[in-house]
This record gives sequence, structure tokens and C-alpha cells, in this order.
Amino acid sequence: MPELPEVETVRQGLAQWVVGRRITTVEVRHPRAVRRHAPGGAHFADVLAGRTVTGVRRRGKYLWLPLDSGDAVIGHLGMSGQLLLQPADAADELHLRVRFRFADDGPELRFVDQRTFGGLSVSAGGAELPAEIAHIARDPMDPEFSDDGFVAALRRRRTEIKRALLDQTLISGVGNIYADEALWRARLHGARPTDALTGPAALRLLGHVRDVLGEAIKQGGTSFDELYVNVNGESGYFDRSLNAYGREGEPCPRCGAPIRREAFMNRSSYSCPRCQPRPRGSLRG
DNA sequence: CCTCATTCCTGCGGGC
DNA sequence: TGCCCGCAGGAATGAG
Repeated sequence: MPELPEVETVRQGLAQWVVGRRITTVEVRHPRAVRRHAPGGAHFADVLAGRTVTGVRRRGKYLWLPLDSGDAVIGHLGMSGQLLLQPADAADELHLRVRFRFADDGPELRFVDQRTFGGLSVSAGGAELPAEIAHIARDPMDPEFSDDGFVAALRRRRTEIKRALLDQTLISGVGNIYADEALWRARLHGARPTDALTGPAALRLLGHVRDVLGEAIKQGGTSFDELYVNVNGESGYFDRSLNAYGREGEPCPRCGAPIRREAFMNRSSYSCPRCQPRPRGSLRG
């Protein structure tokens, strides 16, 4: 599933292949892909025709493409979204949702999304920072991210650590996979209450979050080729580096205890029962 | 304001 | 064989 490292890999690919190109036509193949664009799919296509892409930016799991008009195309990959560059004569993907053609007749940009949790929209005047995503916190790879501010906000929360890590208004870019990996590195169970974390412990956790995201970005950066913007979180270039996520029953790389899986928010959490003991008094999932 | 459950969606794999 | 169900899960939304 695309989290920050996967989205950053896509951002880098788009920066290489679409910046400076002028859009000629946009084809919306599925209305759900532009459901966040309130004026509708026809307006989405109209307002983009003739515009030139001037950059590719990212905050957390959101991407946006500033345009020469001062507007921006906002993109979110959801669970299964891909942004692909394909030759114009390449066959349509089964789940092709939106197609961008360019004036240079070079490769098309295609938004492909099986489960349609992702989507695109145009933010009026949003080139610098789209208002639609202003509520998303800076991500920990952002030079302006405040470590102390994060720690203070985290400790003010009355919730559990993993819930807080997944809250994109507190820290962005972290999803289920990297939350579990950071918690494993920090030897913390995700059900630990945030307000019981000491400042130093919270800072250490943040360091692990940043480390795991950074390592994954490095691996993602090595894996995509030419005209294909790699967004396939499932193919798993980082899979071999995961210590806990998806490894139920396998030995913890640190202590050998079998990794456990617990129900969490209609999904799963993976952790080491020995390195990451459940906090006292927490209910079993 | 804060926290949390619900909902959207489709392909895959396990069970019967 | 074929059907059903659970699972994968980011984030907007509304309830409390």
C-alpha cells in the first residue's frame, strides 16, 4: 500500500517525466476517480487543458502538481492507485481511470486504480499548498517538521500510540506498514497510551519513524525504470526489510519469539510479543 | 474541540 | 466446481 516512501518514489518519477510538459487533453474514464473535484469531471478536464506542469510536490501521502495557471492537480493513491507513464499506443489498463495527453506527443500520464480509494482533483490557486490538504500535517521528512512540536502534540493526545501515528493531522505519511515497523524498532506496543509516553521515548519513536521511512525511500529510489513510475506497494521492494508487518508466526529478528497479529481498527497489527509487551490493562484484540 | 466507528471499493484466497 | 466471506486499508464523515 502506498505510504510516504512509495508516494515519494512516484513524486521523483513524475518530476523526471512530466515537469515542463503542456497538457493537451484529459480524459476522465471513471467519475469516482475525480469525486473530490466538486465541479465535476468535465470541469476537471477543461481546466487542465493547455496548462503546463511546473513541478511535483508531496506532503505525506498526497502529491500535487503545480501548474502555470497557479492551480494544482492534487493526487492521492489510496490503496491501489498508480500514476504511470505509458506510450500513447499502449493498451489501456483494466483499471485506467484518468488519462493525460501532452502537447509533445510523448508518453501519457495515466491514473490507474483498482479499488478507487484514490483520486485526483484540481485545487484552484493551490500551486504552493492546496487548501484541500492544508489540514494534513507536515511529514517527518519535511525540513520544517518540528520534532518538539510533534512530541508535545503527541503527548497531549488521549489515545493509543499507533492510532496517533496513523493520524495524518498529527504526522503525515505513516500508514499501517510503517507504523508497525517503527513501533517494532522502538520496542513499543501500539496500544500504549500516548499521554504516558515520556518526551525522550516519543523522540526515539519519531527517530525510528524517520529512519524506516528514509530507508524505504532509498530502496524505492533504486527500483523504478524509465517510463514506468513505480507505485506498486504490493510488489514489495521493501518487503525483505520488514521485521514485523505481515510476518505472523515468523521469528522476531531480534529475539526469536513468533510475531503476533492482532485485530486493530478493522485491519491488523503485527508486533513481537516479547519485545513489545501489551501495556497493562489494555484489552486484547 | 476531541476521539472514534463507519463507509467507500474490488480482487484474491481460503473454506465448505 | 463454485459460491461466500473475510481481508487488504487511507481518509472523509458524522456521531457522541
